[in-house]
Amino acid sequence: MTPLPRAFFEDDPVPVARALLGATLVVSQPAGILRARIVETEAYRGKEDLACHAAKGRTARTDPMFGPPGHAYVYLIYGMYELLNVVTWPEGRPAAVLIRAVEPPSTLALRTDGPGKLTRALGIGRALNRQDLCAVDSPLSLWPGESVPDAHLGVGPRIGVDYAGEWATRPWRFWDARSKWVSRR
DNA sequence: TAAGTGATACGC
DNA sequence: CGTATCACTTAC
Repeated sequence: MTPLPRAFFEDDPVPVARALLGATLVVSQPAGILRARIVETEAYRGKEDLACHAAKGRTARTDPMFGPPGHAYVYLIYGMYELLNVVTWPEGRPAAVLIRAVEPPSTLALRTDGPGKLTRALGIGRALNRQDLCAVDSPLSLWPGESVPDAHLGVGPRIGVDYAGEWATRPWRFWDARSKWVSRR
């Protein structure tokens, strides 16, 4: 078994966001290893997409999105929450997939039904910004899982990006309709 | 429904 | 420099 290969992330962020549903996020902490199944994602697609941070251009914050695919883009929002993204599209072409919700490891009572909650629960922070997610020995990696069939796929507009005008209506949010861990709102 | 929280980006 | 804004969450 190997992590999802770099080629998986070189694609358009929209199909990658769809395909990431069901994949396993693996967090290797000093304390131990946590595995969580991804159940909700959102695609942020290039400089034209006004909801995408890359619309601001290449800055210190957005730089990871311009880098090689299969790496983490983690940033602080509202002074309190760290959000985890996976960089997609080839180097030089900015795009990312936001991980919005995961199913927590069944043995642990964790709240992972929101992008800020899951990073807090799993101990993911800015220290992991730019981390390669395709390496076997990475502290953070993505592995194949049981995918979500079309019959159980939820699709809708992205959350919290009303400022982006028409771009806010794009159906670039995906979720597993069977999961109780999808974020509310 | 609104406040909390601090890095970021941009204007002066 | 100052300050508006923000891919969220939780408690009124």
